[in-house]
Amino acid sequence: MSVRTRFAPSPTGYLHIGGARTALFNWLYARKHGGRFILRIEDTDRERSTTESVNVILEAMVWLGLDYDEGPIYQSERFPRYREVIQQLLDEGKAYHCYCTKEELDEMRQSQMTRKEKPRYDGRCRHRQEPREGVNPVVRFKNPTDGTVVVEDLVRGRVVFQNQELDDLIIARSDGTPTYNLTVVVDDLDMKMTHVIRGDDHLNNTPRQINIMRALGGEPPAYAHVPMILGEDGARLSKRHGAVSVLEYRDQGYLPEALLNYLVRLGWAHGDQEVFTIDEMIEWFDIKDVNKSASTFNPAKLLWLNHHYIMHSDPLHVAHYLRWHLGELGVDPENGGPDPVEVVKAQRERCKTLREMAENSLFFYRDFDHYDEKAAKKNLKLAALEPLRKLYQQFQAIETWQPDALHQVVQETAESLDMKLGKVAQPLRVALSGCAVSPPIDVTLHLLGRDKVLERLAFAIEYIEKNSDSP
RNA sequence: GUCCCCAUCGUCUAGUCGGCCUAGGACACAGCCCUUUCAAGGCUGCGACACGGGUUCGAAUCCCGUUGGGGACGCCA
Repeated sequence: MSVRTRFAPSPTGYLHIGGARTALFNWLYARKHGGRFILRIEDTDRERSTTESVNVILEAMVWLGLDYDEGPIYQSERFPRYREVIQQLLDEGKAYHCYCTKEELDEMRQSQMTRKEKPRYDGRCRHRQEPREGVNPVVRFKNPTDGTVVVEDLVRGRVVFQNQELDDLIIARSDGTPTYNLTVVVDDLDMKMTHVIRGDDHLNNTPRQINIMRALGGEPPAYAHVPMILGEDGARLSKRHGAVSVLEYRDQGYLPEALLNYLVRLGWAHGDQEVFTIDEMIEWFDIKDVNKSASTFNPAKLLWLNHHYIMHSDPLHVAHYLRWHLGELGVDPENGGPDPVEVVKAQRERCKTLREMAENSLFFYRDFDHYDEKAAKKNLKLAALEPLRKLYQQFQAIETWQPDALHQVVQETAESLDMKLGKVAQPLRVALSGCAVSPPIDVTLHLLGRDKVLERLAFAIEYIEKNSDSP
């Protein structure tokens, strides 16, 4: 039987880090086994589901490169099918109408809590014959009252649940719409899923779902419950831990492969290897090797991986993303300035994100409106006047505008003035970039081009002359 | 509270059937080297088997308990 996995988010917000990892694991497993990966949108809760969220999730999937073979399948379009199944269960006596009011249920739970019991529906409507006036009933599944349900989980191992612990869950709301535990079962069966890989938080739902599947005469798929991702305080990862949305990471300048690489190593390892190409992940990933324990999201390591990918990927590839970020900052490299590929080569060691690279490379594409205060104070002072003037002349005269030759000019200028190289290069750097940090000075000169260099040097010389009170 | 799950450096983890573990790697952190800025790079250091009982010639690895953490207990998914 060929492998079929799915990612089934509910569109009530963005695609978050945890969801992305679940999607990745499902995707990897399907790809590894030559199976199919299905995207299903669980939008049965029409109150909370939005098309906006659907779009954001789809956008994130595309950005991550997690392509799906089927879908997106919308549960909201399958209501007739769910209704049919609910009716079938009703007809077969495997489900029943419940007329309990919310107040009644609240009261029941309250008293169970005070008796230190697990709050659960006591099945009081199981044998009700007559409808109750003025109450639209929900439909409840008649869960077995004794025996056990065994989940042979691919990551947890064998987990046994007592049916006594389970109650008769609602499978249709009073307005007739189906609930999660019903739709997920119907779909996993209808769509012939072979492996359900999902978050740990669903482990407790699994025995209920298996019971419904059996009532429907279906065979449950293999389950794999992957551990949760926690925030640095040990609580479940959420917004208050900082960025949790996949698209937020895109916007902050992360490469999708870096995020994927980080995520695959959360709860899974292949010896001591830290960096994986997608092909390596597909080759070595196995759901059976996933850890049981929850892991803490570590932004610093993600950042390191991102930087690693920026430094070691093909500059052409990285430049593609840099262009996007430059665009976000209102710069179109097509309108002049250095080729972004060259900027990547010049900047990659010192920029951990593409956003940072774009910001720190802005001076190549447009004039800055002021110097960094500290940098100017330290470097653009009287002592820099002579070297800068001399450099101006040299740059005017030089024939080949290439890094080697430019480096030589700076070097010789320093020597001729009997100054250390830094004393010449650093003021020059501030004059050109506006701040104290830039790529090596020869590379910066080369990328900026002679015209801009002369223009900014002239401006800096003038600036020093005007502010020459300080020694 | 009840049920379920989990437990190796601060973090992610390696740890094949218990002996090769005086517990390895990576991130972070500290120091040194390199250096025209910032980086990158190189080297060194810091640092863990939660605790208590067993089983065994021998346990991070198996069993039990304790403690700690997480999850579930919705007409949410």
